[in-house]
Amino acid sequence: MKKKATITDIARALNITPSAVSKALNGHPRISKKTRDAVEAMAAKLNYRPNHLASGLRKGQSGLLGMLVPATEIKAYAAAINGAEAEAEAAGYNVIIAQSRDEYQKELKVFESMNRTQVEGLIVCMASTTTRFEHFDKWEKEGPPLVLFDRIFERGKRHMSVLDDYLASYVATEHLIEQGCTRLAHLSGPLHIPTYENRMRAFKDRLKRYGFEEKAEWMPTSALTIEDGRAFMEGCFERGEIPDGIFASSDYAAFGAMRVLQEKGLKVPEEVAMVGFGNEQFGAFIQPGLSTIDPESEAMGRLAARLLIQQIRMKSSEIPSYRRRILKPKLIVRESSRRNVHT
Amino acid sequence: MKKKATITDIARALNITPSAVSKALNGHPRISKKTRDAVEAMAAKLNYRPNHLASGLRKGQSGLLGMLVPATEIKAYAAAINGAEAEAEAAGYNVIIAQSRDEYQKELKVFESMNRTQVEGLIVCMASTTTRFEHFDKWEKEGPPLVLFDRIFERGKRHMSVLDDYLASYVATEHLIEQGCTRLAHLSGPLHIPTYENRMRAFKDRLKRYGFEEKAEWMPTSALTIEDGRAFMEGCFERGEIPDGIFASSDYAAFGAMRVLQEKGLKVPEEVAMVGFGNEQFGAFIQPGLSTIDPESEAMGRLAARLLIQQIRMKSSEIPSYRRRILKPKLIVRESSRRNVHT
DNA sequence: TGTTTTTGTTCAAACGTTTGAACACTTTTG
DNA sequence: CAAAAGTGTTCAAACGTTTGAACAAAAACA
Repeated sequence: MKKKATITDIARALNITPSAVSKALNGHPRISKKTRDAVEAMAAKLNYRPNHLASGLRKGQSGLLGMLVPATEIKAYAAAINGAEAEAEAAGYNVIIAQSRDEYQKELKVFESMNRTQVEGLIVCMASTTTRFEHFDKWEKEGPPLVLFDRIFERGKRHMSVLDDYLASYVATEHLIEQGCTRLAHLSGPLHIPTYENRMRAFKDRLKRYGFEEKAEWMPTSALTIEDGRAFMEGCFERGEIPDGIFASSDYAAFGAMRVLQEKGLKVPEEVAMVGFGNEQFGAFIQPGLSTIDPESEAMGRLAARLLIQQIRMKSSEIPSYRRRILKPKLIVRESSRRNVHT
Repeated sequence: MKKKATITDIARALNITPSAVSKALNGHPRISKKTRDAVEAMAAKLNYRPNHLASGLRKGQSGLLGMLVPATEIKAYAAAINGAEAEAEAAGYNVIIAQSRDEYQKELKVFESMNRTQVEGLIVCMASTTTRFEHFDKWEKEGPPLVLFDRIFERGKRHMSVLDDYLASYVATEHLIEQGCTRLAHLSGPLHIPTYENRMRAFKDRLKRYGFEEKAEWMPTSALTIEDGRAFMEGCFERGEIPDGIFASSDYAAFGAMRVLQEKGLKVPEEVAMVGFGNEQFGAFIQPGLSTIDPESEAMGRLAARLLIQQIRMKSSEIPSYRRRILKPKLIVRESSRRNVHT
């Protein structure tokens, strides 16, 4: 591991000043083609690599974006990371990933650490347990730009990239109704997160529109794990009331419920139709294949990054009035909800 | 977005020099408790955050580790990232993730970009298409420490963290044999990667040990996608020769093969037993549940990071003779290979 | 009391780069 | 031909922090 070549080394070798080298390398208009070529040749020869720390310090930018997600192994977030990374790379940024594991405390720590690391912007999907928002306010006052994605909160106007959750739920519910379902259930996440609140609202609106019954026991909120899905379904059997269509706000919960149905000998989709949310990988592998909403996460990550970079570039040019990017969800119909095959 | 407080601001407010502040903050022994307390109080009051770029520049370290994986959505790599990140965080490092998408060209570009970003070390799982290693040699000559994980190559001695692939394959094959299989197939990846070569070797060794036949058509190499698994199985049906036990080096390939078997009406595991590799999420969801090898990826990532950080800390203290960490695989038996339920 | 040791702080340089101002020279313009 | 404009380079300061050397004052020793 030798010491790296610096701009000064190049300058010395060419008998010019470091600043000339810097300008040549950065395409300053006043540098002659001759020296520019010479510098480039020498840079290649010495295997020069610019020192990001130094230039970052001087220019007051780190070239780093932070991204906070609940967990990287969840497909939607992995995809969002990919999207954001692609966008960031194109703009010359690197992305630092951190996970909150859906814990508020961990989220706070990540904010701290990101601040220290001098990221130039932060992309955040808040933890499901986050109900206080002081750290966002504080960040907004002192920190670089911040963009929310996926899960958001409405207090204050912020830049964000989200799915049209109302529409997603609308589409999923309509789909179930089209398949002939009339006794509908919706498994929801915590309603303080607008994401889930919007989905619930659309669900209820559809029921009302068609005059279907709205049963509280069929609209439980939970963390939407497999176990939560199982528990819901078992509860239904205990009470002896089984819905004929279920829209779960997570593929995991849908899967849990579906397995219980199968264990009890009910047929999916004939007796109960199911739609999940998230387009998790396993949904295509299980039987019956799980219908689901694809949240277009990659696009979401991409847009979040784009929004963030725009904001960074704007510098301090006035309060850049918040923007949101709203994505259209995509319904993926598989066997778990396809009834009228012959129409 | 106000200007951040610097060490100099603290100094001015306290009427001391910046260097005193720096020393106080870093616990220099010669600083009095009184000023240390005052500095800390003022730092908190001004909401001071150290500038990593500046200290990094001065100390010649960026506090950044690079990690290159084929793809983040593959469970094994997501887990490895988690492991590495946890270890890195404990040591005060941040991790920059990059993906090669299993493309050699992309891998080269990532090496470039990591070098530029001044990472202090690099953790790499090479792309499956990488067959030239000059960039590794070059990095080793000029760059900071590098640790390989998962996929490795044997040229030259390097620090690495890997699974004991021979043992993994040994265990999987023995398991199939225990279940009564005698006509065994193994779906392998490209054999120039030692990972797959080792698994193949163990597989063949087992066959030899038990005197089972070794059929070339039953040991194909491929990219191990679902389609590859399907293609293999369909080939078997065309030739009219069906193995009674299959060990695939990927859960995806195993799944593809299994679906064809089910479509043709063969029972898994009764007629054909199956073991996959990777412990992908879907394996626990499909029916029958897919037996698999858990590669202990999180531990692998953790160890890789630990190895790397050790090496960084060692500085230039002599050629630190390479080390490897070899992990024991874990066989997860699910229904796809469990035959003698009554023993 | 004078000398040595210890303690707490300041000084100054350095890390590698960028950038506006300054300068010298050449070319264009009136 | 003098003034103005343009070109190519150097100068010097700056970004925020760290760190060994230097220094002054206080404490310990003789």
